[in-house]
Amino acid sequence: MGEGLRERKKRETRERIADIAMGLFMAKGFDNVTVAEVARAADVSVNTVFNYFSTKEDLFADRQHLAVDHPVRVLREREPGESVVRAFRRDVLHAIDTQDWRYGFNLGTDVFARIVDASPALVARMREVHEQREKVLTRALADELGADSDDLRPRLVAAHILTTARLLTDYSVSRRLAGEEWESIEPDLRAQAEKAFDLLEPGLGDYGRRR
Amino acid sequence: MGEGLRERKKRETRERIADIAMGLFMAKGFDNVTVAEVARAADVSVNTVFNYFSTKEDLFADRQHLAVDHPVRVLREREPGESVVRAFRRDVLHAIDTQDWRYGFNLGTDVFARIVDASPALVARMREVHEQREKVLTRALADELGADSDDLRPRLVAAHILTTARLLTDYSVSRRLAGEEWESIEPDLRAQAEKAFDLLEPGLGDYGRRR
DNA sequence: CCATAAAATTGGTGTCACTGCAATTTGGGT
DNA sequence: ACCCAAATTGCAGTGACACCAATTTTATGG
Repeated sequence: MGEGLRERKKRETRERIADIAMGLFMAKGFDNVTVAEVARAADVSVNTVFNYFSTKEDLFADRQHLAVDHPVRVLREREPGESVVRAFRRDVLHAIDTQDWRYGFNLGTDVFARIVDASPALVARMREVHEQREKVLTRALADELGADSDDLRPRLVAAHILTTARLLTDYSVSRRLAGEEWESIEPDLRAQAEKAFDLLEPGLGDYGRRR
Repeated sequence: MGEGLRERKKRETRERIADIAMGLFMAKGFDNVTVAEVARAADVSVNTVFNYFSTKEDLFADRQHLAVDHPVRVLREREPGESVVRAFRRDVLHAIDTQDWRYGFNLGTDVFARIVDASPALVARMREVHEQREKVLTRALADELGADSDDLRPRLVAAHILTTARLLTDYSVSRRLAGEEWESIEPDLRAQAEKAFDLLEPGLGDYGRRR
């Protein structure tokens, strides 16, 4: 019932390829590594690489989809009496406290960012992930609040909240890339987050308040 | 002093390539047309195509960059006493009146949208254009209002306004694609625009008011 | 333990966007 | 007519990815 030999080998191969690829990307930059090179280093054929990862970008993104579902969880787990915007404000502040990687507040995000910034293909991929997040959250919002398909509010609320989160991430990352320590960034980041959500709350304040 | 033979031929060649390419894209879809095919149809070499357009997507986007600068103009030409958000509200409403192509409110936008939607490469390209718009408007805002580089407000305001515009475009386009007539969409679109900007105004209302 | 099905891996061949370069054509100024 | 610079071309790559036909591995029922 557990995991057969077959399943285990598959997982191992997949992980080996992803790990080796990531190592090469970090060492040489995404665009300077060919899939053939990854395959050779992982001791498999190019076809096998494409068997596990449908594009070269997937080789890098892999775990990124995990962050896509996070906003939906925040929405669903908001407290009674709490509006949607407030729930996200709380979550972002909490993410700052815990240096959550889903918002790019963790150590190592700068390395990640440097690689991404150096590759147009990866930049494009990140935009795609962001759009995906927006779509998923929009659906969840419309679902949760029973909006009909003509109502733009779920789309607007999702977009504005995620845009806010994205800009806060950018802010933190850019200061990280400038070589600053987290301790020096954190208080400003917190203040920026408060201000950013203050811009949203007067307009979206009551949206989706529970009960 | 006018335009020499050389310049004229260059312009003609460029236009011929772009026109023929667009014709092929409309007939067969972006992904089903190769650059070699475009070159053959335009009676030039593949290298010449790449001499004028640095990527295949540029062959399709070409005039898209004109829409990038529009928001900056709206910002700069806002009336005295008018806030930034109000200026954009006015511009969007005006664009609905005139079926402006820069917001995708014109006839023919549906054809354009159908081609784009069918091609991942073009969808990615449109995302890029949107981000470009955001960057340009952000710079203009920061510039105009003398914000220091640490101030997130220009970024937030630019992003929220352009997001709003984008969703209104999507709304209009999706109903177009469903086969509806403009006359039946227009009043709803206008109402949606009012509501969308109503969400923004309480928070961003006074930002950048003149004088 | 073995035959055999099913899945994983491979090699090969091809397409297409795009690059770099060297050779050639063409328009403009003298 | 002559020369330079820009425009155009051909040619030879490279790298991501698709498609397909072997071939190897693992799982399974007898």
